[in-house]
Amino acid sequence: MRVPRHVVEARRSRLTELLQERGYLPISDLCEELAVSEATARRDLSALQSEERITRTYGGALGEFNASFTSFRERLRLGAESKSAIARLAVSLIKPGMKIYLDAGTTAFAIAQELRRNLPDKLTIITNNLALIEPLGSLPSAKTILLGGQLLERQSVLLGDEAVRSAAVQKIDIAFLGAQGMTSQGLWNSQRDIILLQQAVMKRSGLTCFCLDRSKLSHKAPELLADWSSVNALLTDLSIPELRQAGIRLKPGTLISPHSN
Amino acid sequence: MRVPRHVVEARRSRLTELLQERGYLPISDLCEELAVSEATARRDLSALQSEERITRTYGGALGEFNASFTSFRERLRLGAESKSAIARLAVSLIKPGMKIYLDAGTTAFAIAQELRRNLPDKLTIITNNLALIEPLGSLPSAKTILLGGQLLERQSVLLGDEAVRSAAVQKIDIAFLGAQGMTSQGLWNSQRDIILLQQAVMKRSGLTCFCLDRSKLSHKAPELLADWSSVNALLTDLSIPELRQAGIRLKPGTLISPHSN
DNA sequence: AAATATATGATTGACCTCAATCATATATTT
DNA sequence: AAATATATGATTGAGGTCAATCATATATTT
Repeated sequence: MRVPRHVVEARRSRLTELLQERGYLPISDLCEELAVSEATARRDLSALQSEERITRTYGGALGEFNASFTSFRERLRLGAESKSAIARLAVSLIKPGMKIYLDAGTTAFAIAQELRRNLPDKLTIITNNLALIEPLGSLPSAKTILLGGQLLERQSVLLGDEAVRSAAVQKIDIAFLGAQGMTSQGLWNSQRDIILLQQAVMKRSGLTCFCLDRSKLSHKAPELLADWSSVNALLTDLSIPELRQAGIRLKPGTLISPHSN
Repeated sequence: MRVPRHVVEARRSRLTELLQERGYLPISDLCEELAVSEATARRDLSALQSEERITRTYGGALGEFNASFTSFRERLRLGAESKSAIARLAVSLIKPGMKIYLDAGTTAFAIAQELRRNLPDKLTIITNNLALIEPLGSLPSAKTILLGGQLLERQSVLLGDEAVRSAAVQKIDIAFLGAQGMTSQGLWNSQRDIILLQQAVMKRSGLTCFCLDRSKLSHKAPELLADWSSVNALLTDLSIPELRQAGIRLKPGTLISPHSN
C-alpha cells in the first residue's frame, strides 16, 4: 500500500542513523527495528546506497562513516612501500624521552603506524592530525597531545589561529613535516593556513625533518613553504642523483635516505 | 596440510590489517587476497572473532575499529529519551552567531546530534570532545574548534594544561557542561583534570548551563565541581519537586526543564 | 624415527540472501 | 471523483554462505 513520501524519507533517515549508531546491521535486524518486510528494507538499502549514504554488504549494511574513514586508509596504501621506508627512517631518529611533532598527511600516519611497532620509551607526540588519534591514542607509554584549532579539510586536520597559538607554546625536539611537492626552488604546499602552522612548528623545533616520498618530486603547489637553504633535513626515498636531476641541490648532510646508510 | 603456527598467525594479522584498512571485506575477496580456500578464511575469521579482533558479518567481516567506535554510540542510546529532551532544550537556547562550548560526555553528543537537525546560523562550536568531530565536522555553516590537550580516557577527550590554556583564550557565549552526579551539596565529577578544564571554560563563558539528566540525581563523585550557589543554569528533565526531594534547592530562574515551559 | 596433532581444501546439504514479479492498497495528480 | 503512480508484502527460483565431515599433508611431540 502506498505510503506518504515523508514517511519513507523518515524511515530511511532512521535507518541511516541506526547504521551510524551500530556500525553494521544485518537485514533481519533492520526489518525488526523498522517494522517492515525484507523487501522494503532491501529497497531502502539500495536507495540509500545509490545516494551513497550507506554501504551495502551481503546480508546487511554499514553506516557510511566506515567508508569515509576507510578512504583515508586506502589513500595510505598507495605508495605504501616508499612511505613505510621513510617511516622506519623517521622512527630511527627518535630517541627515548623526546617530544616529536607529526604533521598532517599520510606520511605522518605511516610514521605513527611504525611507532606502534617500534616505540621509544616516554615519547611525547604532538600533532594536528586527527587521523593519528586512533593509532596513537592507545599507546601505553606515550603521551599524545593534540593542538587546538579549527576542524578542517574533510575533518582530519586542525588549523587556524588557535592551532598556531597552540603550537607556539610547545617545545619540540624533532618535527616531521610533509609537503605537497618539491622543485628546484624548494618545498611547496597548497594552503597558507597549513604553511603558517608548519612555520610556527619549525620555530619551536630543534630539528625539522621534511618527509617527502618520490611521488612528490617536481611537483609544484600554490605556495612556497621553504627554500632549500632553510631545509636542514630531508627524509626521502630518493637518491642524491635523482634529486640533482630535478635541479635540487641540498646542503651537505641534509639528506636522510635509505640509500645513505 | 599442517602449516607452521607463525604462518597462521601472520596470515591472521594480515587479515585484521586488511579489514582495518578497508572496513569491510567479503569472504571471496579475503580468499583471493590471502590465497587460501574459503574454509580457511572462514576458520581464520571465526578464530579472530573469538579473540574479538574483528566483527563477523554474513558473507564477510569488519575491522574491529567499527565496534570500538560503535560502543560509544551504544552508550549514547541508553537513556536517549531524557538526553534528547535536554538536547532540544539546549539547542533552543542557542541563537545565530553565538559561540558555544560543548563538554565531554554523551549529553554533549546528544546536543551535537540535535544541532545537525536544527542548526542556528553562523554558529561556532568549541569543544574538547573528540566524539563530536564526526557529527559536527561536516556541518556546512558552522565552525568547529577543538581545544588542544592531551589525548585521554579511551581517546575521546582532550585534557591537561594545554587544554586549560587553550580554553583560557576563548570567548564563549554559552557553555554546556556535564557532571557525573548532583547532590544537595552541588555538582560532582570524577577527575580533577576535568574540573580544572570546566572551571577554565566557566570563566570564559557568558552563561554556563549544566546539563544533567535524571540518572545523575543523588549520585556523588570524588570531586566537587560547583556548589549550588554558583550554578546559574541547570538543564534537566527533573522537576523542582523531584530536585527538592533530593535536597537540592536552586536559586530562582536557574532551572531550565521541559516542564518549566 | 614414529606417533600424534593440526592446518588445509574439497564436498555436501541445510539454510540464507537476493532480485524479479505480482497483487494490492493507498498517495498523489488530474 | 477518477485516473495514475508508487510503496508495500508475498512468493519464487537462482545462487550464495555456512558448518560439518572427511582425507591428506605436514608440523610438532615423543
